[in-house]
Amino acid sequence: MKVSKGEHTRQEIIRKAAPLFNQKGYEGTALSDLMEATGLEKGGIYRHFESKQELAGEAFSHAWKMAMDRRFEGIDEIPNAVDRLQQFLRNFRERRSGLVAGGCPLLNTAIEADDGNPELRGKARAALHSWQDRLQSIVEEGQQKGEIGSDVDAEEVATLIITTLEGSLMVSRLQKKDEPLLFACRHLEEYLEMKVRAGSSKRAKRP
Amino acid sequence: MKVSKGEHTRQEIIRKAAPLFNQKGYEGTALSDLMEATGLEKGGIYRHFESKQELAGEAFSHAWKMAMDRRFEGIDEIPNAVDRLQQFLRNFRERRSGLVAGGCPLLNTAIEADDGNPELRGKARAALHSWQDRLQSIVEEGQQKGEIGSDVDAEEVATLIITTLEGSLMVSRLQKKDEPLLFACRHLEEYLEMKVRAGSSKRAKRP
DNA sequence: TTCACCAGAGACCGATCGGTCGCATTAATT
DNA sequence: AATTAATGCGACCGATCGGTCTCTGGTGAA
Repeated sequence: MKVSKGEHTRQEIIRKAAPLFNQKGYEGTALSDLMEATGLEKGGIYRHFESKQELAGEAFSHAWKMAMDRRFEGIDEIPNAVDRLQQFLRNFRERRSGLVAGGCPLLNTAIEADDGNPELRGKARAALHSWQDRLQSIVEEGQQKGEIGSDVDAEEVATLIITTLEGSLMVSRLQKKDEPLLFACRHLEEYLEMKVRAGSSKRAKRP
Repeated sequence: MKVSKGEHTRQEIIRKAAPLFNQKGYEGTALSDLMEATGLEKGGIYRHFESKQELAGEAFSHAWKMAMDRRFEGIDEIPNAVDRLQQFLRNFRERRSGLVAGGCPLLNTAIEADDGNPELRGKARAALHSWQDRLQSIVEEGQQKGEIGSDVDAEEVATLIITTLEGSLMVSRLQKKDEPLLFACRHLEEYLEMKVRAGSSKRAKRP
């Protein structure tokens, strides 16, 4: 083995802590919960993290990485930019196994931290920014290759995809049914074909 | 005056507590916060509520009522169903003054409660359901009057509006800028005209 | 004006919070 | 094998948590 025992334990703690923070939130997760989940005593945890805050931050990063990896799985191999976005949508709604339990970490963290906890808030902002950047890059690349109309606003497309998916995720989780997410994905698919893909019929001409 | 002093105090407590719960969440709001905000001692608060839980429930109901009233302002006077939905969108993005601070109560409560706190979760579900019902009724009424195409799925339209708006609200609050909400509203406006309003060009015909 | 009742204060409660630290044990280094 | 460094335990800390209870001052009906 190449990693020290301590480092291995640290990663284990993060792995076990992530679903707790993602489900119960930062405030809602007590050290006693973390102790139970990890099987460690308080001292064993604090050996590896300065504070609950730091652990929560690492847990968020872990959960977010899992989600992003899954959502962008198999994207790079697809040549056409619009097809890549379509695959992203499919991933988002279908590839949900292996994720950290508790729903989208960005959604959870953004809502809890947006009126306090600047540390977690910063992490959520960075996560959102990286996600948006990645989608926006796909659009811009598609525009350079002529696969996407040059009149399309790349930032707007990226933002619209993110907001629509996240909103539907919130409702789907609250109602415990998949329809809202399904509606959102279908709607976005059609939007991509009609308004984004180059040579599409574009908007109905009204002044 | 017609309400007893006690009832008046109770309503004052709810009014003062609502923004706290909406901003800091249920777990994040301590009784000491509520004492400071209301100027009452602990006993003065517990005289009117059985538990923090009950107060949080009342605070949510209050915040939600404020939001719904504002969002549906001036809707009934508009004859055409699609125009009514358009007005709703305008209200959603413009009429934000006078609301309980901390963003959409439904969004905040749904996220915090969806993995625990069944009491608040139930309230959030009911709130979402009432909102969805109201939008769906507008669509269905529009279909009966022939203002909206009969091939439109009323539930889908209502759900799409809600999820798109809520998602953009989350992102707008995290980024502290209005563009995401603006994008979402513009997008929905166009969607209503193109896909919902009767006699519109409808979808581009692809197999 | 009396008097029953309502409203609020604030001391008090046990539980739990996040966090610290000295110590024994275990792993890594030589 | 000997020594050092890394690791985890768990008692302990003060602060704060949500909640209770008794007592008192004020309110409002008779």
